[in-house]
Amino acid sequence: MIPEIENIIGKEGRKKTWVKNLKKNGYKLTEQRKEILDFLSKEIYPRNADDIYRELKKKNHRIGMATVYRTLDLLSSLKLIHKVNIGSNKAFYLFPGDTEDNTAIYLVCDKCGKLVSNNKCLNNSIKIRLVDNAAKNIFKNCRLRINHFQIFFSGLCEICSNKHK
Amino acid sequence: MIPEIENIIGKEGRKKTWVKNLKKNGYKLTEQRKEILDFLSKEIYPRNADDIYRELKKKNHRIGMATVYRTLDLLSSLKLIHKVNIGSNKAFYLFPGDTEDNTAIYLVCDKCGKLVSNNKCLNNSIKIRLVDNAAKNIFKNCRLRINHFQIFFSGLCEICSNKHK
DNA sequence: CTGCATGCAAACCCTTTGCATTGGG
DNA sequence: CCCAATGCAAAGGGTTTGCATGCAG
Repeated sequence: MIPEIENIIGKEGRKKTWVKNLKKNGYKLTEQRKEILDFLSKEIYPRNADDIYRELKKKNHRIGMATVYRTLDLLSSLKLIHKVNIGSNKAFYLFPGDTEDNTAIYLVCDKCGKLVSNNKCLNNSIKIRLVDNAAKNIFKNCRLRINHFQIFFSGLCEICSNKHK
Repeated sequence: MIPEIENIIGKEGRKKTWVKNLKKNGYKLTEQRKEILDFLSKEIYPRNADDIYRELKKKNHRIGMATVYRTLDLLSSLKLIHKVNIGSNKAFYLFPGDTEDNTAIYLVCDKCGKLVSNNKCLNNSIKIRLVDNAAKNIFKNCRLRINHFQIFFSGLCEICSNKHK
């Protein structure tokens, strides 16, 4: 499928699911909730509460910070989005399906101290394999149901490795 | 070696390292810093700034919240402890690596903040599987030869999970 | 119409900062 | 002695709450 089309269908599908879910659970589809769903479906990152609030204000929508937080909490409680608290004091919000993005992975060189790669550069198969294996084992052995992770790997990067020879 | 003895040596060793490091870097060994180092060396969890402050107050030590934060920041900057921000808005503080090879896995509960398990409690098969998979993939994709790792997982522990129901 | 959802402002929690004072080296 | 380190209180960010008003169903 052509990526663009898939994307649009994906987004629209996601929004429809959200709306259906809200109604099913007896919540009203207010103007503000529509705007927030619209914004979230655009997959603009990062997106914490303040990002959303400022973006909607910029478009002259009638919105308050409290509503943004309340809506995000509501969507979280319905498991339609995933609240992630990692690395800073600000929570950000992801799609629950995007589990691999629910992690922060940093690769750092021991020698030059440079960040070889972070989340964005790592391909998903690494993350998924890592997370799946870990989560299953950890739940089985330690009874912890994993929500977030932060992973630092360090070692020798390619440049320093070549210098070494 | 008898566990108790090993433990005392471990703790004392850690404290000595800290004190040496402070002096080496020209920082004063004040009464407050001593108390905080004492507390940290006891490996009581959880231990965020407020835990430390309240514990020392309870013992009638002269201490202010600002000092606790400033000391924790100082120790972090000297890499003597590791500040972790995950799962909640409260930072907590761990040893940078409980093993000599600087590889560590920490499991923390999002809700109660308790350390569910650290390196010592995790069985090796989890660690090996996790890290082997990751290391191979990361070398292939990012050309980083992994030497060390630090992994923080957070989620819902068994106790909080049961309370929730 | 009814009561859930909203905006606003104030409250809250955790953390940082400014400032006069203290005490370690 | 001197300046780094402290306690206190106030300010700072992010988030939540109380309350009168608004609007979806």
